[in-house]
Amino acid sequence: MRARPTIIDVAHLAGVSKTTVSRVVNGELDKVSEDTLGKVQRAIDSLGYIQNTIASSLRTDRTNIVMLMIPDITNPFWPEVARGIQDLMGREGYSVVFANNDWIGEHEVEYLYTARRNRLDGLLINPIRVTQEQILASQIPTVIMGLRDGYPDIDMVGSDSYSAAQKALEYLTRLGHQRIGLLLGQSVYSSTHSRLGSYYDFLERSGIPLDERLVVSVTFDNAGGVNGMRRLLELEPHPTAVLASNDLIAIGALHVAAEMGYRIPEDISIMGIDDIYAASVTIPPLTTVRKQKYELGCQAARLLLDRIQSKGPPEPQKVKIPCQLVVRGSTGRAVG
Amino acid sequence: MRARPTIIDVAHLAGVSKTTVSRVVNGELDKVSEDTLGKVQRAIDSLGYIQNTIASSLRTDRTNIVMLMIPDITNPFWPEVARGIQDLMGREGYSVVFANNDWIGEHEVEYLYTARRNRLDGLLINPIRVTQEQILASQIPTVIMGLRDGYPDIDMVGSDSYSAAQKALEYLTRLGHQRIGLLLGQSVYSSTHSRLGSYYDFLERSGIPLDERLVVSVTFDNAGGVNGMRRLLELEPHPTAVLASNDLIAIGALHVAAEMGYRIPEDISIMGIDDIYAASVTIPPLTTVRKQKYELGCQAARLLLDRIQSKGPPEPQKVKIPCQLVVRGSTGRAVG
DNA sequence: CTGAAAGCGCTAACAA
DNA sequence: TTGTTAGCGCTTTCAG
Repeated sequence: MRARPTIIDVAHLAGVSKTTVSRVVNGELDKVSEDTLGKVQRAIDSLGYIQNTIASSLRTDRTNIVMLMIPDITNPFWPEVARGIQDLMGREGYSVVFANNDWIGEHEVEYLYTARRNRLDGLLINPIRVTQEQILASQIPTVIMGLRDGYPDIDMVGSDSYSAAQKALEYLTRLGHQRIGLLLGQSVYSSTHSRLGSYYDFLERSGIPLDERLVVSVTFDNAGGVNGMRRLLELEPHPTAVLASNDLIAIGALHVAAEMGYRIPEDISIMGIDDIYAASVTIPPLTTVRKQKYELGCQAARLLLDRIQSKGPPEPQKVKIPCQLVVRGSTGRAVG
Repeated sequence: MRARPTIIDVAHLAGVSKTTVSRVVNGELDKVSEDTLGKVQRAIDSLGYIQNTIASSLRTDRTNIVMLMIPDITNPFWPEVARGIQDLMGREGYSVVFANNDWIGEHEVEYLYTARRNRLDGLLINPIRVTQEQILASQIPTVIMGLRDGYPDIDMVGSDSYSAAQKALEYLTRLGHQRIGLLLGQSVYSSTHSRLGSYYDFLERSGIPLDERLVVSVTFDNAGGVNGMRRLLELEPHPTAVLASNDLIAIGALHVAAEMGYRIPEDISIMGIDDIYAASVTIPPLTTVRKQKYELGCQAARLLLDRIQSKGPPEPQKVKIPCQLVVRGSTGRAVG
């Protein structure tokens, strides 16, 4: 099997210099005459030459690859975000490497290191524990996905979780609910303060007294919803409505409630946040607040591209993506 | 901001040659004395040196990056497969670039080209239209995911869709069903023959006469299920059970049926294939045949690693992963 | 418009 | 055990 042809082979065959071939390959056509262009292209075709981007990366210090680092692609929230990112980045000639950190801080640092070793051009990250300092030290153009404190100097884009929760709570009170349980997703290094803050703020504004027992910390998955909902239903009186930090939790809650014989929404209303696909197929289908996942990915990619190409203002961008209330069957008027 | 230190800077500081540093960085510790090892490591730490894998790739002709090419990461089947792949490849030091071809043959070829330009070390692909010749010509070690004809010389791993369908049909006939509708997922360049063949074979073996109208070609998504199910329910008499090519289709079917007032499974049984997460949260939850998605990813990665590292036999491997019947609530005894 | 020459940072013979 | 040397394939001044 013959070795792959290089730029030199092409140059020889076309009777020109490497430089000229390089110009053709990189589309710098203003610097090449029609004539030589033709010769070079014919040589490329006949040899089946393919540019070696490794070599070119070594010279240019650009790889045209970025990293997407998230907790787990298996969480149904992320694939759509990833699509948004890939569609935009792909259009600009970038490939994207995926990294799952599984909520483990050490993995985060390791992947960051991988990104540096491979001289990746950019990083899109939903951070767990990595600090702004670590990110800045890595020298990699970065966009934080998800609204977080602690990264004032880095571009950031996220769904407006605070107002998502507000929308949910407003909607539930409009239905007459006063005792609203909160299944609060919590990771080890959690920062879901905005949702918790949102809850407190809302109660205060609405003049509803706070009952601490209505707030239950749970894991971000189905099991979290199951366990949390059990605890809420032990309360006397139990909440007439429950808001979960995400749809996975809400669906878990939905199922325990149904199993325990509660009718939904007649006996108890349940809401999620995110609007993943599964939320639309439960029975009753889940009322939720939609996060624009694809859009989130696009915006993140846009910010990253601007940063990589040094377009846009030098100061860090912060973009907040609005959420929409999606009313389905799991919520109804408060009983009594 | 200072330029990144190179292997030469480390060599100077440690008072050794580049070669020695290279050996340390690459863990060839048997070729380095304790003493120099210490010196080099101290130099590396104090300079904050990070290996430039681009440069090393240029020399070694290995990138430690592979490509995963699938139709769409947004299809809930794939994230789990991807996890299996990433977990295994990651452990061996490989990163993985994702590519979505959106069922478009041209994209497939473009991504293949990208993989070559970037000198990726391997390719994991669920092929749409790309031929064995094109893949072999690319010189990239490849594993086909999904059982297909037309790639006799390439490693392949897939769920045993044929027997998955057999299991489903057997189960349904055991419940007394004789008129079984088939919602057959079909892409433009489709190759779901195995599932169709499985259906014909089964009818023949069971002595059930074939009614062509019971086989409906649909797209691989929710909408496919919706449209296909409408057609099946127009039949007189309509089927007492319906098997769909995947869960997305089945869930679509489930919803139309429910909307049209059919009780499930009392009036009609519905089954899917795959066992995606959403299948477990519908009401009734979907009876299905589970494909071991994570396992599939692991096996694919294993084959690719063996191929890359030239372990294992030179002849192409073909591995078939068994499926399991998962009985849930959407199926019941045939009426009448 | 074209080309010569100098590297990018690293690894792999080959010597010592 | 260590170092010398010669590139890997490409881009980028700089001169013509």
